[in-house]
Amino acid sequence: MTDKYVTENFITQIIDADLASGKHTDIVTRFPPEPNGYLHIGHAKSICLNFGVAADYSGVCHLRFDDTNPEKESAEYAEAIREDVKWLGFDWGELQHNASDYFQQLYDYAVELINKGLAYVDDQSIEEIRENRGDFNTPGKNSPYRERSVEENLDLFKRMKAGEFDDGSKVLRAKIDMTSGNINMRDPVIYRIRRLHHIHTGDTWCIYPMYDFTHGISDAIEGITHSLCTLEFEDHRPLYDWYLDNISIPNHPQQIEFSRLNLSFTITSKRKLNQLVENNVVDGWDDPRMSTLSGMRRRGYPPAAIREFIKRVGVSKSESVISMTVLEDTLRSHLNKVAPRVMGVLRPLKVVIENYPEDKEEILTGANHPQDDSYGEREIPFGREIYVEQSDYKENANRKFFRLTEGREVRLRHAYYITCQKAIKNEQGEVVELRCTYDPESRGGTADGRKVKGTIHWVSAKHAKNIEVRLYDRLFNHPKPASLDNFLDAINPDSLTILKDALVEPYLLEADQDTVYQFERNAYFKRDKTHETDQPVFNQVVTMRDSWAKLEENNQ
RNA sequence: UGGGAUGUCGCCAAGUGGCUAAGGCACCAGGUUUUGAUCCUGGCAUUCGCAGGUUCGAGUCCUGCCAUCCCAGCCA
Repeated sequence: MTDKYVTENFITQIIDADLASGKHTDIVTRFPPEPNGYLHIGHAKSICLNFGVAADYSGVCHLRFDDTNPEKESAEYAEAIREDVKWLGFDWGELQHNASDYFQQLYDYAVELINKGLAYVDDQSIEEIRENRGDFNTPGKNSPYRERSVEENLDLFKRMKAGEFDDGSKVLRAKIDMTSGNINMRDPVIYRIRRLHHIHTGDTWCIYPMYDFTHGISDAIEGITHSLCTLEFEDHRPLYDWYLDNISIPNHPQQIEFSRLNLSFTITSKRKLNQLVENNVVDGWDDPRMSTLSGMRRRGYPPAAIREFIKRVGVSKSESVISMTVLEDTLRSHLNKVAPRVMGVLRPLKVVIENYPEDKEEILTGANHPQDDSYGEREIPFGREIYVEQSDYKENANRKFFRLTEGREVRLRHAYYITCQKAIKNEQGEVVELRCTYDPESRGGTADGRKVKGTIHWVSAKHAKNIEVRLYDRLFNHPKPASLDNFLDAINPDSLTILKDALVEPYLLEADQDTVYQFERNAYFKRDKTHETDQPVFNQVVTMRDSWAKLEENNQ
């Protein structure tokens, strides 16, 4: 229906009003990550919102690296972030900025505040500042250095910049109100001294501006109209406004806060994701089970599906946990439309068709998409020995089981009807082979009016290709792992299943390796990036809906 | 205990005082089907955190209460 990125929400209503009133004629937003880690699904919400709103209103969205704390930032992270945003399908064009691009202007605005008597250099130690800030119930105490003269402050601040003082020995603070109920307003720090190499400015600066001071001014410099951020910054808005109201800058962007995206059974905290990597719980930042965008990319989640997911979830101010089923459904409905079909047997069970000639082979054809002829068809080799899924045979099956059991006839997809005659077991009593017969008249899967309820997938023993398949389940057993004392206790030990004996029709390896395929009746799969061995590896993107499994479960 | 915010179906989320409280996911019941997939049909909140009040009329306004989240970095 609509091709918009964002559905109507309280933010678009504000924008509509601003456009209607003439406050703005063009919309400018920004996505402002700090380059100190990898992006995850939570960031996808911010990216889709900021870039999406801009696109929907024919405006622009800047990519701005909030690089004011050299301690944790790296160029590698910045590059990874750019890659993820691009992969998600957004383009900032020429509009890439760094907060550090504005260091000189920021410094000048700080001087302006000093000149207005609204900022002062504080010599208190970090402990003293903390102590004098007070707490929720206790108003703060003014710093003994709060009433320094403008001249002295100017001189001291200049010397801070010149590197005359040790790291941490002085800070520049805004002179606001040490008794404010909003602790952010109790004379917040504007500049701190840090002798660290910066990814963009190198060693030019030894003083670095704080987030609150930098962010609003950067927004204003870039002409941002709506500065969208998450709920935890609500308390910072008065400060954001204070800075802009007290310096001579014409623009005053509006900060609007929305709730973060939380996904059930997953974690989206940089620190915790890092623990998963450090403790080798996962394969790395791009492990297909990770909530990182790089993990989802490797897993095979199409970016269009992630965009659709974010759109479905909506934007509001209430704290929420989106259930995983919403993501899965979005993935499935997208993939159902675009994924070519193929047959792959994950856990093979050999079938010998006794009445099929020993030396005969046939090339059958199958549609690549049941609802879309434009996907064409492919050739599928068939022979006397095939493999079917182990779960498609059951020893003492009731009438509801539409698959193989002795005496029952099923349809081989795109091929013949076969009837199971006998199951052969090994010494342990496990079924290792099925003896079947086929109906030569049923080629193509159609025969007379016989009612064959089941259709199963298969692969020719002689022609099948062996691949490794990795099945994924949720990484955590708990819907809100982050709420636990130790989220590592909720790790699902069975989140990864590796199947090395999977067999697929040869077509899969001849076709495009970058697309997601549906292994009919199984799941969607995408080739993994690894080429460690000769054996191709495929990651399970998401399973198919399985009402049979649900039925069985409900009967227990 | 101070400041800021949020509470509409199991999970999201429309609703901006006036016909029977959108929609999606989940769930349930049917139908179609060469994927037990897809698709289609139907069901699923006498009620909007609770209690009062204003009004001809309230999820929407007022008052009080309750619950949850965020804030005491020289992090962002």
